[in-house]
Formats: sequence, C-alpha cells, structure tokens
Amino acid sequence: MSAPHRPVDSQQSFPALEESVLARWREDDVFPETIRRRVGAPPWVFYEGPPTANGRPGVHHVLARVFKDIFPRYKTMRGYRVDRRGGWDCHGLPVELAVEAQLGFESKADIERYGIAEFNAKCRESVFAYLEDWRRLTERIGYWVDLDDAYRTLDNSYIESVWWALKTIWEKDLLYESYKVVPHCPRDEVTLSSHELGQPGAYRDVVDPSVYVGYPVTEPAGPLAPGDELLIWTTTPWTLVSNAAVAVDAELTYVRARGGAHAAEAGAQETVFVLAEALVERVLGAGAEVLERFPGAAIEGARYAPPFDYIPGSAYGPRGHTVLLGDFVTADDGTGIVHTAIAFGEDDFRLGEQYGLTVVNPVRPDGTYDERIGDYAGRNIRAANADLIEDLRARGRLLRAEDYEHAYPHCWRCGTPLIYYAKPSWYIRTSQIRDRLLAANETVNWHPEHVKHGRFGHWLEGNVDWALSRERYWGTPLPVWRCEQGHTHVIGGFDELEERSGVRLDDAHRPYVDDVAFPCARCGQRMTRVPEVIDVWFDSGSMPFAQWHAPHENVALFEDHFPADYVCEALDQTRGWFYSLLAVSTLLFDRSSYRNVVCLGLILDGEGQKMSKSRGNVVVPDEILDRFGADALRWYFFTSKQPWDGYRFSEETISEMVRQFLLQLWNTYGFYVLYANANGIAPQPAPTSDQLSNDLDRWVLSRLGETVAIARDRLDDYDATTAGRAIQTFVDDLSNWYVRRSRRRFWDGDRDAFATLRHCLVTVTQLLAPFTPFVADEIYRNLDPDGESSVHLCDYPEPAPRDEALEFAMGVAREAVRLGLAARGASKLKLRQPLRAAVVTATGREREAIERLAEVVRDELNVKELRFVSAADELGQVEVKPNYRALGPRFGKKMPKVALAVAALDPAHVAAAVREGRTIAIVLDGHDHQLGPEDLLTVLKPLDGYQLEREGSHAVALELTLDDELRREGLARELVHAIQAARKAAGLDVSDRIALTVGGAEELLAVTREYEAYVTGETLATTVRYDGAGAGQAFEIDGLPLRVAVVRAG
RNA sequence: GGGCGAUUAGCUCAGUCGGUUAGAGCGCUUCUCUGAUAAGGAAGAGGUCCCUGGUUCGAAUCCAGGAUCGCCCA
Repeated sequence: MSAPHRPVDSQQSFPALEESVLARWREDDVFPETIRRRVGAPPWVFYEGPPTANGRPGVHHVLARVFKDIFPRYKTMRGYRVDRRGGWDCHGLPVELAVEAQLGFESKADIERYGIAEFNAKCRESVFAYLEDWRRLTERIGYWVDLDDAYRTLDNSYIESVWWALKTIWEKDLLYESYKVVPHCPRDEVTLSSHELGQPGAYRDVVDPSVYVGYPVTEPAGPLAPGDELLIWTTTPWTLVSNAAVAVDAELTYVRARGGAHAAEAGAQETVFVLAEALVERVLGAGAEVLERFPGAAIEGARYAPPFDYIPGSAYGPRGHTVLLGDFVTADDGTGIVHTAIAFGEDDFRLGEQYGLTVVNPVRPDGTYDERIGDYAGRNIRAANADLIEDLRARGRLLRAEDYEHAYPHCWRCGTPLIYYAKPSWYIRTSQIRDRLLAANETVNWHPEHVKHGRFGHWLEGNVDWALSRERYWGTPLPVWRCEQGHTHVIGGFDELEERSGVRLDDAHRPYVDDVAFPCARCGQRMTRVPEVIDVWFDSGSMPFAQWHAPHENVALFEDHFPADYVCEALDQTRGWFYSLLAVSTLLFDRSSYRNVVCLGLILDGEGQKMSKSRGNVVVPDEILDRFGADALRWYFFTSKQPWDGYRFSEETISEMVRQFLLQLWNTYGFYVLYANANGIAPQPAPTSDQLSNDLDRWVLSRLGETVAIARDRLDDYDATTAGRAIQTFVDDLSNWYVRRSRRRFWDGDRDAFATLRHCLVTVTQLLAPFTPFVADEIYRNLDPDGESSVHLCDYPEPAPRDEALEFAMGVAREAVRLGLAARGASKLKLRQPLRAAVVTATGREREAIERLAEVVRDELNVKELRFVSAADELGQVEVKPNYRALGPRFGKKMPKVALAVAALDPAHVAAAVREGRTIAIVLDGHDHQLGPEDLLTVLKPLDGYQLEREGSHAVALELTLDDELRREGLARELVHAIQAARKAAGLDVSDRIALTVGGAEELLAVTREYEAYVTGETLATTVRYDGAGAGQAFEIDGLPLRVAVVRAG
C-alpha cells in the first residue's frame, strides 16, 4: 500500500518545525507570492507604524507585530491585495540620547564641540544598531512585512515630503512661531521633553521656600478698598520679580478678612487681606475676622502694586498687575489667589495668552536675572530666593515664609532643578482645525470602542497647538528660512531650495542644510534657516505620503494607498502616532488617514508588575520562541484575552496553550495521517453534507460551518480573540468527540470518515493560517499535497450550510452521554463491562434527538440497548418552576404571586400538560391566566433509592444487573485490552498483524475461544494458540491469571 | 487633581437582551478510559461576582457614590 502522506512525528518540536517552515517560505518566496496572486484585486491598505531600531525588540513589540500581521494575512486570504511596506522611525531625542550616552556627553555644548556633522553621522549609524535583531525577530514570529523596501524617515526623499507638508500647512497660515513654557535645565540650557521628565529619578523631593505675600490694592473693584492686600502664595519667590497679574476663580467665595494668629505674628493684625474663604484659618491663623464675602468675579480688574517694581505693569499691557479670572484656580492650597508670572508657568502662560498679556522674561537661559532686575541682575535665580524674601519682609509685604517639601522635576543628566520657562517655539495651529479633527475621528472605527470618544476623543476636544520644533540636531530640519527683517519663507522641496540658493542638498540634515542661504524675496536680505528640527511625531504622521515620496513622485501609489484600512499600535500611541497620523492628514487632506484601529494594552509580568530592566522581569522574546515557538506565543496573544485589556505575561499559560490546542490539533492530524497511510486512503474531495450518511460526519461538517461563519464574522470586526476561541472549541469537538466516536470507522478504512476528517483539518489549517501560520502551513501541505504550495495562498474558507437540527440533537445526545457516564462513575462498574440497558428519560424533540443518535450514545456508554421512558415522572419526581424569562415581562410586579400560584399546581398534572402542549390556568387576583408550555419549566428531582443522573428535563439510569453473557463479554473486552497492552509493549505498529498466544485461567481461555472472532479482529491477530501458559506477559483479570504473547505475523 | 479602563473560583479567563442553582480551562483530591494525544471522561473541594446605596417583580449585568489596581494627562 502506498503512503499518501508524510508520517507525522507525535513528538514534534514546534520551534524546530517553525524553522523548517521558515526555510521553505524563504525558498519558495511564499510571502511575495501571496501578494502577486492578488495583483489587480481590490486593495486593503495597512500602514506600519515605524519602530526605532536603536534598541533590542521586546515582547511588547512581538505583540504589536503579530496583530499587525494577522489581519493583513486574513484580508489577503479574503481576496484583497494587501501591500505591506515596513518602515523605520529614525530621528529624535531617544536616538540622540543613546549616542550621547555612548560618547559620554553631558550637554548640548558637548555635541556642538564634537561637531553636528559628526554627531549626526553617529546618530545615523546608531538608528540601525539593532536592525538585524529586528529583522530576525520579525521573520521568526512570522510577521510578513516587506523590510527590504521599508521606508525610512531619515531618507532625503522622506524629508522632502515632510517639507512639502510643512509648506502646505504654512500656506494655510497654520504654522507660526510663538512662546511656550517648557521644562528647562538652566545648566545644560536645554529644553527637556516629557519623555525625559519620565526618566527614573527625574522627580525628587526638595525643600523650597513657601511664602505668603500681600499685594496692596491700588484701584479697587467690587467690595475692595484701597490698601486691602491681595494675598498670594508661591514656592518660587524668584518669579515674583516678574509678577504680571493675579488670578482668582470666578465662582469661588473670597473674603476680606482681618486679624488671626499668623497675621499677628507678622505684625499685620490691622491689615485687611483678600483670600479664599476656605483658606482663611489655615493662612491667617485662628481668630481671623471675616469682614465681607464675595465671589472672585466681583474683584476682576482690580489693580494692585506688584511685590517688586523692576518691571512696570504697563510692560505686560493694559491688564498688567490686575486681577484676572483663571479656570485653574482652586482653594486646595495656597490662598485661592494665584500669583501669575507668564514666562514661568504653563497656567500662567495660558492666562497671559487669554488676556493678551505681553511675555516679559527677565531670566536668561542660564538661570540668571538679566539687567532689568537691577539689584539682582546676573544673580542665579534660586540663589536669590533668600534675599528676595528678606526684601519683602523688610518692606512689610511678607505675611509668612516657611519650608515646603514637595516632588520637583530635575534634569536627569545633571541633577539641576528645572525651571519652567517660556521660549519661542514653532507651532501648528491644530486648535483651529479641532472640529475637523473631531469630524475625522468620527469616521474611525476604534477597537476597543471606548477610546474613540474616551481617551482619544476627549483629548482631541482639548486640542492645543502642536509644538513642532525641537532645539536639537538629529531630526528633519524645520524648513523655515528667515531674514533679518523677520520675513519668513518655508521651503517645500529640494528643487525649490536649489532654485533660490543654487545648492542641491546631498543630505538634508543639519548641519548641511544650515549653511544654505538665499536672498529674501521681499527685502533682498540674506535668509538663513531657523535652527530647529521638528518633532519626530510629525515624521511618522507623514508616512502615508512620505513613504512614497509623494507628491514629488508616486502620486498614484499614494492615492492607491490612502487612507489605510487598518493600523495597530499600543494604546500609548493615542497621543503619539494615532494622533500625528490623524492631525497631519486632517491638516493636509481634511480626512482621517485610517479607518480601523486596534489598540494594544500593556504587557505586565506574571505578578502584574511593569516589566523593567531594574526589576529584572523583562521577558526576552527569543527565550519564549525557542521554548514554545512563535505559533504558541501568537496564539497566546490572540486568544488569551482581548488585546487592549493588557496581558499578565505567563509562560504557564503559553505552555498550557501548546498542550491544549497545538498538540491536540497536531495529534488529531497525526491520527488522520497514521490511519490514512495504514489504509492507503488518498486525499478525497471535500464532502458535502448531502453526500454523507453518517450523522457524526454531517454533524462535524455543520459545526465546521458554524466555526467558519464565526471566524469570518469576528475577524471582519477585528476581533481575533473570539474568532480564535471558536476555532479552538471546534478543534476540541473534532478531537474529543468526532474522532473519539469515529475511531472504529478509521480502523475500518471508512472513506467518508477519512474524507470528512481531512476536510475538517484542511479547513482548520485555512482558518488558522492568519493565527498560527507555521503549524497551519505544515499540516496543510501534508494533507493537501496536490493543493496550493502553501496554505497562505488559499482563500479563506466559505461557510458551509448548517444543520441546526442535527447540532441540537448532538447536544442532547452528548448531554445524555454525560449523564450516563456520571451514572457509570457512581455505579463503580468499569466502562469496559457492557451493560444491558440505559434508561433514558426525555420527551419530544429531545427524545427524538437521542433516538436518532442512539448508536453513538449506546457505544459511548457501552450498553446493549437504550430504553426510553415516555413520562419523566417514571424516573423521578417532577418539579415545576415558572419560566421567569417568559413570564416576567408579561406579569411584571405580579411575578411573586405568579410564582406562588405555579408552586401550588400539581406537578404531575402540569408535567403532563406541558408534554402534551396544553395550557394550564392559574388564578391571579380573581382573573384567569393561561400558561403555555413555554411559560413553565419542568425539572426532575431525584427519587430516593433510585440510581440515576438527571439534569433539567431528562435523566439517564443504568440497568446494573449483570447476567453471565454480559460478564463473559466484559471479560472478552478485558482480554482485548490486555492484548493491546502487549502489542504496545512489543512496539508494534497499529497496522501490524500478529500471531497471538494466550495461556492462563481456563475461564479466560474459554471466553477467548467463544469470542475468538471478536478478539482476533480487534487485535489484528491472524492466528491464535492457547498453549501459552508460560509465555509472554502476565496479566490479571478479575483475579484470574492470564499470559499473552504476541509476535508480528510474517 | 482630571480622563479612560479594569475588579467574577487558588491561577488565567467567559458570562448574550437584567430572568432566580454564575461557567470553562489550569491546578488540587479520588476514580476511570485509551490501536492518536503531553490527552479524554466522572466525582469532589473551591465564589461576599470589590464595597455601599439605588432602579426593578427580579441585578454579576443598569444607575450613583466609594475602594483598589493599571494606563494616559496635569
């Protein structure tokens, strides 16, 4: 006999298998072929959010990459053309920091000394330091993406497209330069990004002075009187020299108050202070007297004398040194009146913008006062704190000064406390297109859904202008040129730059671009580029067109791939790439650049702790891949939970998945191959239900149809988890019910059984191809040697028609089996011992179902006969319960009375009525109500002294009395069992024929003779001898000795 | 401090439209079955469905408040 399939190793190592599949994919060019097959098909567009390859990829990258993989694979199988271009994010501070660390640099000055050209060259190298690791991992986990043709944000072509975008935005008058308050290190003279503020150790506890200062009112408003003092609180006395205004909350209650213990200590018991009512006692001390109460809005516009006179109020504009309303003011701490120094706080700055205050910043970038602060000019601001406080005290302006301990951000490189500091930066006026951003977001299908109007939507609603520029080196240069007159021009491409300057850039990066100058079109003066580079998020947000170098070329390619149908990143990208993609495309094209998003959650360790190098709990992907394989890890990510909920990473769960799913599938496949080969059964065409006569075959095909339908429906909705779990449930049904119940048909070479099982397995490999591409391909190729050269070239399965009546029937039959097995367990009689009968209680549809599948039930329970009792109450007492689900809506509040009325009915009478489909009358408050069969549930109660298992409306009882015939048949089965054990011990193949020799107790030999045909048939014995008293292996059956010897028959 | 999410068995997770005995897998104990399986089957132990209040005839499910954890932001 020929062997249609390669033998299957039941001890197969999955990691080793995957390596061999990878080698074949490489050799056969399978991935490109899957795309070539779809040329001309409708496109389904995927955008790769570019990672940075300057660090080793971690397990969270595997998560993102397998989710980026599964849906493109699925859509390809569904007939779409899914181009998958990889990408690399190359610019930005993380790259610079890595290089700085490598070179031992501590500040920007070090970089400037080293040379920008040399520094950027190092950055360029460093970006791809781990490129090989990324490539290897990407391939190893089966992420199909084109890395050979990946876009790179550092390429000139990419930068040119970004320039085009910026110029377009500038032409729409949405690009501007303005001040922004940023964390600034006065030692390194550099802005720190929020990323750097997040570095460990950035926030440290420090003790700062905490001062309460009075500002005398000069021009009152509302209930104020001249000489009243507006009381403010600050922990940064050095900012008082540039006080511009104070802020109060419009609705908060303020008071004029006098006296109090603290005021007395300061010798200010006669001064009238103005502050929030809630804080009077805390600030002024016990015994303060409230003179008047009023809302903050009442004193808006009042003018006061600032704590220091260095900068006149007029310098800030008409609202300088007046009371303003601010929405950030609270009565939680301080005084409820907030000292505002526009240049040194974000709230302050926003307030200044709101009221049109002019920014005056008398602090130099090195943290010293400039000449405007007379006595203090040249002094370090923090060092001046103490003198400033003394100055205030001497002039009677200080109410109180104390120490205040709090967490304060520091420069993570040099440890200097940061200051918040207004600096000029370039912005994109995204707030102006806020409504368009919201409209664009409405067109996006988010997974999970709550992100759309929650985290992301809320954030869009509070949109502030995009701070675009960075005073750094390694990034896309901001293409803004400016002359000394302040005229600006934005360059949108290299041709344009060449036309104006005569210079063609070989490398668009700094410092080369910094040297390019041209005459101003308006005044003729020399224009040079501003020094900044741009935020890397603008780079990646530009990828829809920049990856193609559009619009400078490839416009059709861009249009063909815009917008994306699918993007997928971790949840932290809501404010990162998801935003920058949306913002850039809304700015340029007034629409979203993606239609569907999947957000991925965080991966924690098994204890729920964040993975970090310092904790040493970081999971290295290679270790998992070597131990369990990529399919196992993928399956874990796809099916263990919804990906946005995050993961508690657990090797135990992965290994459980290998055992519970991959091995189960593998062994079912191995079973098929073993017996198909043994019987010489070549692959047959996929059967349809009407070609099959066996109910198990038809049932499993129907279940398969259901599974296909669920998988497609869920994958269409980007729900890999439910889809995968449905496939797993099917594989379990296939293995633990279909194959288990059908084994004999496989031994017997039943062609329908082989055709059915093979069709199920092949379809499963197609269903699984996007999930576990390795094992799916391996199984597919061996089961369908004449089919496609890879499962990944197949179409995704189409759902076959269901037979829901049969599915229902099988459900009932399996339930009957479950009850019967439970009764078996209770009876202590081995399953191998045949019994005369099982008595099944079931009525109507359920009885028909079990009768239809009686053979399956009999066989599984090992009974000769199934008997049905028509009346449920023959085997147990019936209990009648109201069906709340049906009756609740009908009776509402009267439900408790209905329940009582039902309980009062005669159960046997009701059960009979329900069986016969008659209605039952109950009386409620003098009214008759008819209850139909669907309104009542009958449940069996166990009857004392009767052995049965029951559940709901049916039950199974076993007839336990054994006669001699049954006992002898049981012995025969024990004999077979012993001989099978001997076969196995002799290491025989399942299809080997044997010469059998038995010996031992006479009763056993007699049974063997009686059942010789059965015994030899079951054990593939061609001959039997009964003289084996001293031969072979010893067994004991029912206390009787048995010896069995088997040898392979010639 | 704000936004978003989560909380169900020892662990990992389901739980549909609100329906009255809340499920699965793993793990544990006991038994059982086996010409594929590291498997399968049965029984047992294991639950304050985070808490409090509300809506409802009825709440794990809906509403409000709170607690804890996580993420993002300030």
